[in-house]
Amino acid sequence: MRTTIKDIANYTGFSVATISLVLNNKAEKIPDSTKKKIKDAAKELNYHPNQVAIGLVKKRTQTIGLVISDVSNTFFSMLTKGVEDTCRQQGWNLILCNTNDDHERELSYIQVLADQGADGILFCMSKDSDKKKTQESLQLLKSLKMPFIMIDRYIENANCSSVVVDHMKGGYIATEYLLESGHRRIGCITGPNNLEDSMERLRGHQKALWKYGVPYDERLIFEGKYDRESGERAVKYFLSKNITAIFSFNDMSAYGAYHELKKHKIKIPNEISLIGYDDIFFSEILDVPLTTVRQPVYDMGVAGAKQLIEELDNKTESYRKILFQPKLIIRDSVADLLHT
Amino acid sequence: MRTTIKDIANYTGFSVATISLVLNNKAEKIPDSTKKKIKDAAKELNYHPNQVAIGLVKKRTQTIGLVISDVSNTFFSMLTKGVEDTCRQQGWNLILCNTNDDHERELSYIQVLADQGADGILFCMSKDSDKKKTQESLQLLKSLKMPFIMIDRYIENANCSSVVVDHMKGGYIATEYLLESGHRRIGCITGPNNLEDSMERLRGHQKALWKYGVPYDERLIFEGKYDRESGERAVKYFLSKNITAIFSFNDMSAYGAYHELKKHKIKIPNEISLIGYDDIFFSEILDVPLTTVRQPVYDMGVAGAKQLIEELDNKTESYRKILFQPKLIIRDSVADLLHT
DNA sequence: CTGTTAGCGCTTTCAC
DNA sequence: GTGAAAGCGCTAACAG
Repeated sequence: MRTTIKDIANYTGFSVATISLVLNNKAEKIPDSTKKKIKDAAKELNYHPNQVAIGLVKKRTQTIGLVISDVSNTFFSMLTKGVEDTCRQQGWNLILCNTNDDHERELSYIQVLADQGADGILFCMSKDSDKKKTQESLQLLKSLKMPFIMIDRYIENANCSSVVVDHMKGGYIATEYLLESGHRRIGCITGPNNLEDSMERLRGHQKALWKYGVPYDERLIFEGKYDRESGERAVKYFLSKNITAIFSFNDMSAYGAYHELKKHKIKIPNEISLIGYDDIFFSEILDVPLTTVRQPVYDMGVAGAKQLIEELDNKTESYRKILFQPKLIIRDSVADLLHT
Repeated sequence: MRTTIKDIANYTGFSVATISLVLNNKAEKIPDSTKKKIKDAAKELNYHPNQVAIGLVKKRTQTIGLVISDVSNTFFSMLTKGVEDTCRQQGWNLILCNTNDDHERELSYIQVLADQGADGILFCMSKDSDKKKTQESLQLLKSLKMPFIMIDRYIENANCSSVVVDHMKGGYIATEYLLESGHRRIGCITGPNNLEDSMERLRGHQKALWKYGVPYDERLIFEGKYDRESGERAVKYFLSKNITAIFSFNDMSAYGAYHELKKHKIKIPNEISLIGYDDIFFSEILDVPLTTVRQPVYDMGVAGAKQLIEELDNKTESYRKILFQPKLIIRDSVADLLHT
């Protein structure tokens, strides 16, 4: 058996209360001599407090849950890394929950985390959540009085902090770069239209077009699904549209586009330029390294974890919206039409 | 406040003991009528047992810890996915621990998991663990009486199950394929020499050479570090060695080699063939899709989690060595010297 | 200065 | 059939 506080009590002759006090540094009126005795005994007996017992009395487990759709997805694994590093550093534990974008599973995880005594949740809402599902999750969280932070999604009046990236800005800078390079007919491969982040990128795209006096042409917008397959389909669709550049709303669909272009012997960037979004590490390795918009995912994980821990520690009720700026990473997949 | 068993007692008029019995289906002599009343009340009051309290009395938290070096590494994120899916399915919780290959952190995590009441650990020992460090970790696990399973590493007499892949076989089939394709001078980019899995692949390589009567030439072996940079260095080293193929002991270093070859305008596979190991999803996307040896990583996670849970449930002491077979994934990076 | 006591929410034994 | 009571390992009033 592990040593308990009782063992120390027996060993030293003091009561468990005294032991508890000195081991938690709450013993102001206790002489250093007995403090020392107790601490020595604790070390000698290799005492490690049972966190389950502490959790029960304090109603605090120093544990947070991370609810994401899929760790094996680069975005989430980077995020998870940031979260885990931060938790670890601050002495918190991390329970990992993969929803596979299944709303039911999401709800069930929230409940499980509450039952396990998690103190808070870092929450990446599943992609298929419409208004109703979103409200359901929010409602459950609220009824459980579970503190949480939304990652990669902002909801008005949700009574929580959120960490998001400025996707409008991202859409804007990517498009601006294309425009500055002389491109005028730009095909977009968006994400699913029900995703706010995709819509934001599109708004940024439109804003840039507008600023440069380029008319917005709906026929140049292809609704993708953030995967390779839709990137391929998009290229086929664009073939007849006389474009000089493609802005893919994530790197994955950019890879699909990349391949399809190669397949049609279309040179990147000479014949068609390509710009992505995410900056997955592979983008750098492609034969034509991909110019893309980087999201500081790891840092978002760190920020989310820090904020949640702070809210938990201070019981503060001041919710923040932590905004990250995307950054254009210029590599070789965009041709400069003006200066060549 | 959440409803407790007491609330149900008050609400129904029965005692907490009775409530507990029927809710845990241990109420043999209790009439269906009161069972029903209690179950209904539980539902009505939305009762969810406090797992922390249960953990304290049962000394069981239905939680396992996963100790890996880095979730953001594809290998581990796939593994984690397999583990998480399995835990979830069996009603277990997963605490994630990233050691960043730091031995001290590894030890500290083991202790933390024990303190948190984790019931068992899925353990991927950090890459820098020499004999002494390995023994230290094993010793700690043992002194904590913490059941565990080793992933991706087998240790004789370790008193635990392990799930590993047959790396010798992997090294063998990759080399055999190269040999069957007519290659005779094959450069190897290994992993660090202190890693057993790299040494195993090398042994497999040697075995294949031997079987085909090709002499083993030490000058064709380059010790890499499983990263891109060492893949690049390896190619520079091989430039003067008159080889027709490179066997890279992981995909990452294969990418490095790939790039360096491109840089030197060496055509893959026409001038030099390249074969990798791992089958990271990106290998398929390369301009010259990479022929490689696939490890069933997700399945390994599933198997590890299943085995651990089973050992935990049955308190069985029969340790198993679960061996996975690697598989050759033939794509376009190896030229057939014989039939062209 | 230190010990006694109650209690966190639950399970389990034993008695009625 | 059901309830009282003890106890899991710990914290935190409160006494003294």
